[in-house]
Amino acid sequence: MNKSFYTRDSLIVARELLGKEIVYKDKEALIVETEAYTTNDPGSHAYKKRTKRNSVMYEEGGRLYVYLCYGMYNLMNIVTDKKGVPSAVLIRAVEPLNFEAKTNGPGLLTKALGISREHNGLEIGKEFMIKKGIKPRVVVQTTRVGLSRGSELPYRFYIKDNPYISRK
DNA sequence: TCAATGATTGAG
DNA sequence: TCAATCATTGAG
Repeated sequence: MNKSFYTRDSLIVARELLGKEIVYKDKEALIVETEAYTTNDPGSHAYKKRTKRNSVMYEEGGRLYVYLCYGMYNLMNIVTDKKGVPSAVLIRAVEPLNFEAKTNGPGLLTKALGISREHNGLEIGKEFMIKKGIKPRVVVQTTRVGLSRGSELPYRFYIKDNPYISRK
């Protein structure tokens, strides 16, 4: 993907990431579910202020933001928008193409791909790449999952009827 | 320092 | 419905 793909509003990027192909080392997977996190979003890590953890969200789009949640799961985000604008897109689920693994949840897909906090801030386009994949038939936009604040915002996108989307 | 908590998951 | 489990955060 071109760098200008990432430097747009996270809602647009979240929508357009669906159906794209992740290539990391020898693994390939299609993105089937995403969530957008924007400025002035009560559910975003960067809602209140900049901290050591969320500082990569303030960088220019086209990087990874990875952090540990609940003490056991690495969640992977793609940083979006221009430098100084804290926003990102959480990758919630992918469809594995050339391997077998459970990937129907944000903590599971990072485990399956081998993504961890060491990848925080990594530039997309080297070891970790995103390529043009398929064109999703039907995209659903709905409310987000698992948040205590800001859960009412319809910032979640997924490919309709895909068996790999999260949430039971 | 220290206690609270969370963009989750799998088991009961 | 609940516990596992720990980096990050904000208060003391």
